[in-house]
Amino acid sequence: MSHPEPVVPPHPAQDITEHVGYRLKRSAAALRGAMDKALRGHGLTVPQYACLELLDERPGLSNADLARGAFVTRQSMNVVLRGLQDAGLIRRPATTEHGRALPAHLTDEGSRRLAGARSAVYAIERRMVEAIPPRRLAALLADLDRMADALGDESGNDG
Amino acid sequence: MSHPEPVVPPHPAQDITEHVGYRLKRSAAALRGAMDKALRGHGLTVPQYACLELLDERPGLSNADLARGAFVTRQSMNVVLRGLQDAGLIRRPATTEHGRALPAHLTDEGSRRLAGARSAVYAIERRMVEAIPPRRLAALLADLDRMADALGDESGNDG
DNA sequence: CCGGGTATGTCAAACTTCTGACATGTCACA
DNA sequence: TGTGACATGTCAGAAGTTTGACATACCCGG
Repeated sequence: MSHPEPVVPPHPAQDITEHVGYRLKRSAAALRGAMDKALRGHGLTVPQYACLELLDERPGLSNADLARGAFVTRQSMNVVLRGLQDAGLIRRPATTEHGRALPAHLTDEGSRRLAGARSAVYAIERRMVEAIPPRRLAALLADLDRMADALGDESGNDG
Repeated sequence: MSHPEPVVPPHPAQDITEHVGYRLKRSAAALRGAMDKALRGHGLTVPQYACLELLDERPGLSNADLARGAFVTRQSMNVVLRGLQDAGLIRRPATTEHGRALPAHLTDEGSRRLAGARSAVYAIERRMVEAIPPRRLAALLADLDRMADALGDESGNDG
């Protein structure tokens, strides 16, 4: 009747909210919500902002590169890129000489918009960081990374 | 030309991947991907599983309660509930005496499906937990919670 | 008794993202 | 040379999620 294996929990927990997965989801949802709200005033969505930020740091990334960096599929990122391109925030060559990847770059307008949005996003990040003991920040970053690595990190994206 | 405010970052970082927000997103994406894959074999989506888990712990939760617990809108959860109801995994009264909220309950079949899916999800959670030093687990959970609280946690859901 | 305020369930439309598929381009290697 | 493996960009359709709106139902204070 009952399951043969006793279903041993990953760690002692009174209820679901004690699970790492639940907390992770909660924090990520809170972050997403805060960013959505903050970016709306700048006329950007979260994936759009992520895309601009990536391109600012490493100009010339391809659609596939950006998709990996933003944890979405190539197809989704392609939609985002078209939007940014139509808005004049990035530019992409129509063709390329060597491969198939089209390197994207921020336009001046894109840089300006990013600068404005960045301060809003950084304010959010600062709120998060200030909420945790400074001594634990490095460990937190490391543990988040370890967890992602442990799950393969292929993110299930693309196929 | 350049921005008047120097845009002070929340904490020293060489590149974007050092930011808490990025790591959080990465871990959450990895978890989501792993759960998606694991649950597919059980014929459940992540929101469906979350819903069943919540109902197992606290039978009688309403659609709105479940939406809050799963960090989605009422409307999204409503779709999920209909799916689970059609699949015979939960039941909900058509009407109620006192309020407007309709209390949902797992069916026997729902409990069975949950038990099966749970072991798959717990295996994922165990992989995550085992990737971090045991001594830091409690601190990690606390810090994730602190961050969510710091962002208001209203998640931006509903309106 | 009645009013605003709040919470809930639900409908409809728009948007976002994913799955599946295909053509193109490069590279390693026989 | 050419062939298989792999990565990229893109199209089309499906699925999931959100925004916006509305009616209903309780609660509290006048």
